[in-house]
Amino acid sequence: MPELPEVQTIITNLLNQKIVNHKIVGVNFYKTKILKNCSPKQFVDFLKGEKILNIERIGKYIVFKLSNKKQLVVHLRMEGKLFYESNLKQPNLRFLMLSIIFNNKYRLSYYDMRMFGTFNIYKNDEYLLSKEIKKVAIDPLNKECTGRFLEQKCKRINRAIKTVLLDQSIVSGIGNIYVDEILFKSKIHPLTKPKYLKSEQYSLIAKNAKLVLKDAIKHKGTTVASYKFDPNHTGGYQSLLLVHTRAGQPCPICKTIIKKIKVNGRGTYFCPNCQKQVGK
DNA sequence: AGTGCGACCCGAACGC
DNA sequence: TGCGTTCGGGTCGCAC
Repeated sequence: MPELPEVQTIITNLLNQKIVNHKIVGVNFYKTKILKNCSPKQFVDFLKGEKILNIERIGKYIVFKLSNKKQLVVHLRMEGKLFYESNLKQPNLRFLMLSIIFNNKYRLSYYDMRMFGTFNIYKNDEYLLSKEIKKVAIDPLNKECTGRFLEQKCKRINRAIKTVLLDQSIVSGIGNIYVDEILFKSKIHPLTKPKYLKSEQYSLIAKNAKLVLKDAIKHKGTTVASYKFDPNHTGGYQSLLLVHTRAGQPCPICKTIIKKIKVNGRGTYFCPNCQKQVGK
């Protein structure tokens, strides 16, 4: 699912396809459920005549920086896909929710099987004050995200460490796939309470979070189930996953069988031998 | 305030 | 084969 590496891959891919600096001439709507803070008419009026100047990432949010200081903030949730494609091509109407049409015969189409994604529009820099963006913490690629930073933020929280790392207001960008990988590499049981973790373990989490996410970006993310960043390409990280989706297979370190449990309702994979739980 | 959990949504995977 | 059921996943909002 789109976590930080997938979102970054999508942004890089759109920029590489030269999506910037084309005038928006209209929007085709197929389903409008994803528009959260405006009507379809307001959405078109807002975009028409503007250009995308740049695309940035805040946690898992995609921020389209438009002309006239406008922003379009998109969250893909689980299944959202953004494809920049020729407007001469017939769109696949299955799962298509809207297309933003440019004056160069290209369009930016949003596909979403689950219809969970969100689109919000903002004038000036008010998006930074919006409820959605305001709560997003720094992400692990930020050099300020150190073991000490994580320890300070986490140590008083009485939840499983996995749940804490998935909380976007503590640290952003990590989702259910990479959190399992980060905890495996750090040899920490996902149910461990933060108060039982030593400073060195927080440093390990910080180090491995950077490692895993950077490596995943390098491989253009993970393609699980239906997730693709581009209709013609798939991410390559799925073959590098050490524990996630590998229940029943031997641990790559010690050969113990990988176990699957639920942590706060989330499917969770770990090695019972490498990741022993301390405290309870 | 902190925490847990259902809701949102529906295709895919699973079970009978 | 075909039907019905369950699952999943990011985030919000409600209940405790």
